[in-house]
Amino acid sequence: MDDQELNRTLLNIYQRLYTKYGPQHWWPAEKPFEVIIGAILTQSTNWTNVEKAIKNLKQADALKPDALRKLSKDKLARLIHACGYYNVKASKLKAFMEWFGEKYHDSLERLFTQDVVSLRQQLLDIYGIGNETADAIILYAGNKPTFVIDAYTRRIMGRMGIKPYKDSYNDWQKMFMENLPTDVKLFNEYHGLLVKLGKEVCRTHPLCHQCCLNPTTKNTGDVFPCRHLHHGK
DNA sequence: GGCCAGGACACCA
DNA sequence: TGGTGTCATGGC
Repeated sequence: MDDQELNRTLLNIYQRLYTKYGPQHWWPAEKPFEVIIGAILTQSTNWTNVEKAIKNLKQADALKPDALRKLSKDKLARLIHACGYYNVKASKLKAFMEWFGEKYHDSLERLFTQDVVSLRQQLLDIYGIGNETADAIILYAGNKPTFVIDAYTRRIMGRMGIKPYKDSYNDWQKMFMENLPTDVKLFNEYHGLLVKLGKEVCRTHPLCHQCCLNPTTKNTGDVFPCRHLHHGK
């Protein structure tokens, strides 16, 4: 597939998803600071469990940098217990808050008034923040253009036969960003839509042999091999 | 009762 | 650079 075809295909997939599902209003959190917390807590974890953890933090009036720093790690771990990996995640939240206070005095405005490349590198240097979490924070909390690659993205696109030569995070990200216009709203919706598709198809039709997410299904080359996705299109 | 979910990191070769 | 083990709950 040449570049032009890839451009068209990626946009085509986006347009089909948008037509079917509409705007996703991501990230599912009220404020940018909550987006950051959620991005860390949702690592390899169902979002419904993250919601429980965030609710606990709210009730403890601990959903802010200063309060999170003051909590002991054990106490923080207990508050976020429901979202799993609570010990490591407590350490990760702590690490971010220390850095955020020291370097940016808890100011999201200061944090996000810099270019994406520099911001991304700084985030990656923090313990517990890897590629996906960094990009989620930049895009959904900072409202800056970067494309988020997650397990759904790789699986869905992979099933459609669309994948970079090298199966690395950076190559996946490059594939999208070099073949789509640099547009925050587009990047925002695209990722939200891929997750929506991934969740819906997996949950509703886990064994469907025509489902593009079923690993036993042969890739037909169609954009949506799953027949369920053609309804209402 | 088993499987898996919007990862990241340490450790090893 | 790449593969594997670890961290853990809750929903289905």
